[in-house]
Amino acid sequence: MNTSHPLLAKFERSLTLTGAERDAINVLPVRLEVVKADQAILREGDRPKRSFLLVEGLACNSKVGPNGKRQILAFHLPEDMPDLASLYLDLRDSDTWAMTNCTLAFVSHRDLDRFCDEQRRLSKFLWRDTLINASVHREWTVNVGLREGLARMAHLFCELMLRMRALGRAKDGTCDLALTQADLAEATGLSQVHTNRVIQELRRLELISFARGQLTVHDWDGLVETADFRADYLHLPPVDRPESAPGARRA
Amino acid sequence: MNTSHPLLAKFERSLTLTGAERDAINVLPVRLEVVKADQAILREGDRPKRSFLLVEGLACNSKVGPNGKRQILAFHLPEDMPDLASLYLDLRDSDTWAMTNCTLAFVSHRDLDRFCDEQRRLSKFLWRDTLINASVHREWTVNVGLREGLARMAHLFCELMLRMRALGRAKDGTCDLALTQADLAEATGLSQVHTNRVIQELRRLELISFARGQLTVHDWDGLVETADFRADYLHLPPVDRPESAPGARRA
DNA sequence: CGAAGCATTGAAATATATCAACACAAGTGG
DNA sequence: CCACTTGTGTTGATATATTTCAATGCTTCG
Repeated sequence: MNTSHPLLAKFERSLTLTGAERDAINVLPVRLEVVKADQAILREGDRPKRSFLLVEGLACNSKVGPNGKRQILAFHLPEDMPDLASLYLDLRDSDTWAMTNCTLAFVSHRDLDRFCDEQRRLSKFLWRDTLINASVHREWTVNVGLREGLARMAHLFCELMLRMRALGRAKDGTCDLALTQADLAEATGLSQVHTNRVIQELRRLELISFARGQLTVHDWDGLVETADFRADYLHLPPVDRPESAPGARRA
Repeated sequence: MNTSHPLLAKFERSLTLTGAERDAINVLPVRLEVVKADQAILREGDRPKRSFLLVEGLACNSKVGPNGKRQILAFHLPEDMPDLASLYLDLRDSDTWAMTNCTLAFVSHRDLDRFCDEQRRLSKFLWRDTLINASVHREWTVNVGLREGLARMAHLFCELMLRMRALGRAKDGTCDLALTQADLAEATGLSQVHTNRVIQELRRLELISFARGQLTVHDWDGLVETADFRADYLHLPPVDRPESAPGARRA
């Protein structure tokens, strides 16, 4: 088969690779596996001996609280490595779930560790990736900590749209997002009912549409404003076209 | 002067260093600086060219939200490196404040980068440090996202006590913590008034004392229970004495 | 001593949760 | 292809945790 190495796409989205680097990546043994929607990929307490890249699908990181409720801590899109942390942190401290059918590319820690020793530039890029993860976590804490419901949900939509866009998976302010309102509730720390009402309000304000696993942003500037959104924390690679705002602007 | 290298203490708390490693650390140029209480050490938007180790004092990481309110995202205790992320992430995405007078040991990114290339084991340890940071962020999101006020505050006290203890800075369930109730409010996402009431409740339950910058845990097990606290996320080094619980147990 | 920072209190306002029912869509098996 | 079941979205009414406002008391410190 002609399929290129899954890690190649990830690196090449941000870096221009040397021949040696490309070779080193291609030589890294990977094992593709498929996980069905709503299955756990990793559990709190696990001690994985390999990390994986999300090749295709939507996953999330979560923890369960006292009342048995679940808090979603991050959404993982293709080209993310949700469990890179386990490379140097033995014990898993949260769960990882497949929200849709997911294709994963596993790399053993042994191989990955050696890879990092030998490919210093790429190693630093991976380290940086985990740092961005932490940055997103910080912003999420701000989100649940001090934004009210409407802004909180708007903020989440901003983040997801921008990340999907960076992956080339958003067209004209629309992208596929196989999330239910219950999922969004768990990500924002709002109740399911309140989530519903907040989304209705966002629709009423003509900022977004969200239905049947599809998100459309009608008024990016308006959404950004109600969300108090600043994209810095995502540390996204600079966009090709000059304006940084995707989708339509306000009339 | 006879003072040893500030980084030495950090590494040696968790690792047994080889002679070469110790030499490499000792050779790493550091610059000590002092920052007064309530001064900003770093600001969102900064592009630092050096990282620092907190030698002495109490600092925090924070962001300001829409309403101008501040969310504290992490407390930093001695031996922490609050800004290690800037080594591979140019743009600072949050503020760092000195909460007390702080002594900082700065290392230039240039030196630190080379150090990481040459000292692979220590580099991985530093990477791991940033991963633990991310883990703490996740738990904080859970804290504000789905624990109610009382549990939330209790959880914060558990974390701080355990971390102070790991540094050998807690005796008999008591440690110095120069935090005001306003600080705690900003860390938990509660209002100042509610924070006050929650702390009173924790006192009434005879779980803790907290006054004049000093925290005492009277009933560790009780505090852990009301906090729904599990220490895994801190990834603390294994404790010397068998029982992991500090302070007095319930009667 | 006075001033400033910090802790505490009470009362009223509000954002959000909870409960319970219903509508609607999608997928399944007969 | 229909009847059925299940998951998802929606609504209304009520309950509650938490916020806000405003005032007061207590420390600490210069």
